[in-house]
Amino acid sequence: MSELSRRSGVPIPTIKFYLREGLLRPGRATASNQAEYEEDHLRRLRLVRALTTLGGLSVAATREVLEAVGEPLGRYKTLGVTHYALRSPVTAEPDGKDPEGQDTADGSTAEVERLVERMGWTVTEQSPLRGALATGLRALREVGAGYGADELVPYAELAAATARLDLDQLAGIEDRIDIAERALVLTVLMEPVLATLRRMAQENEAARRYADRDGDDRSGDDRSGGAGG
Amino acid sequence: MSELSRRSGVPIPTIKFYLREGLLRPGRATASNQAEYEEDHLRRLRLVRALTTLGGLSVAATREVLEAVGEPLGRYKTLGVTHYALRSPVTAEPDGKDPEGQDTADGSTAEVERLVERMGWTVTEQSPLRGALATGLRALREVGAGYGADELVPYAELAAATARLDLDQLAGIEDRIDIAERALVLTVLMEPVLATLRRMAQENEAARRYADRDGDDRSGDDRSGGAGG
DNA sequence: GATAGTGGATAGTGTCACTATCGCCACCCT
DNA sequence: AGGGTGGCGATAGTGACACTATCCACTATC
Repeated sequence: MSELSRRSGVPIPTIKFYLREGLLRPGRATASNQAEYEEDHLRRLRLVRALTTLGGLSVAATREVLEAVGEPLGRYKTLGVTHYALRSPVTAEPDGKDPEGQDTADGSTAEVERLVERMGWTVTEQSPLRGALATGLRALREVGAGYGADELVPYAELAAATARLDLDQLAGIEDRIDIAERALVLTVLMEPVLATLRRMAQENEAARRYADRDGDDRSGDDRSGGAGG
Repeated sequence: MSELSRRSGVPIPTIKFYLREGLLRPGRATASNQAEYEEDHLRRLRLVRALTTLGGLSVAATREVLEAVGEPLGRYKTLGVTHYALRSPVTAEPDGKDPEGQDTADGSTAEVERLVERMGWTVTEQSPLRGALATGLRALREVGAGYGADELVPYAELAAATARLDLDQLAGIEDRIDIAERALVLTVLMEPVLATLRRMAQENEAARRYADRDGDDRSGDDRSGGAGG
């Protein structure tokens, strides 16, 4: 265990915690107080750390999703199960109670419906993604940045292109467990990476469009240093 | 205050909490125990809720980023300040200590460098995004899904296209505070939406490619119901 | 003048990820 | 053989965090 801790950089008590929580299988016991951990354990431990720290999953979500990944299903179902077990980035609330008596209630779900139809996407009726998207759209609308299906289509097309890249990554793999694990990694760990890429691209695009005339509206209070820091 | 609570759906003690934490400006006091809250307060409160619940920001991060947004800068600097104040999705660690004596140390930062150069992006040297991206790539490599600059280029191009859409949203706005707030909303709240769109597109793409022959490798233990959970 | 409800302060609650400690017992070395 | 070393398992604790409950003084309103 000390070797596992040393090689992973995870403190021993934390490893014990993960064992207790069922995120790690116990090692092969060589004695009543001695156990051997294989290379698999190291891989798994690193995966757990990546999912919790980077992916921001709770330990409960991590356990769930790792259990789901253990099941050898096809590529299609694996993704579905993964998405269901993740149930983030937004906890789906099925569009119920609105604080004010406004009509904000089911406008979002309808918009989601319309978008899915317009894109010609195959998304199961029970998929938690529908609710998650609706929640996100509702929040955007509440802060005055409402998006309808029309405005979302370009974004959805880019998402589709991204998804094609993702699925290409899974194409070469044959073993179903490996597929599942890779799908999980792709879905969860690529998300912050993609978000960061988007932010970088935003900075670049803003520089390209506005850097020269940064003080266009009202000048006077500009700081030095550009976008950094 | 009770009206503010009623209209926003946020309980009064929580509003008090936000006031105490400086996320909300106090209302205009009409008496020693009475205050009036304008429409602005409602907007702000909704924004805070959206950032914390959907965007997953801590109240400290929310306060920071809202303070930054209060400064009337240009579009370019506004985005930079926003990104700096966010400092998520990944806390940047500048690539130091590796658990094992491996060469994993600075490979990621070099890869980031290469990608930025290859894309021709303008990203300031001090931008926290560089570190964040490096951290993400390192995590991916640690779980056996290493990406180099070459593999990332297609993703980066899609991110660039997304960023162009984003910046188009800001084009029409003139007031600098509004720009800042909109930029914040775009960056933070669109992230879960885009992530959800990507997952939806993944499900669709997986269905398109694999749904018919879901039991291709080894059949037998397939559940009914497809991808929905 | 009774009631309701606000503002402000203090302290408490629940959750969550992680960690310190303790007794036990195998292993190793002499 | 026997004692030191140190891993193992379980229990309980720590600290951070986001709220939330309670209390009190006071004022607007009925």
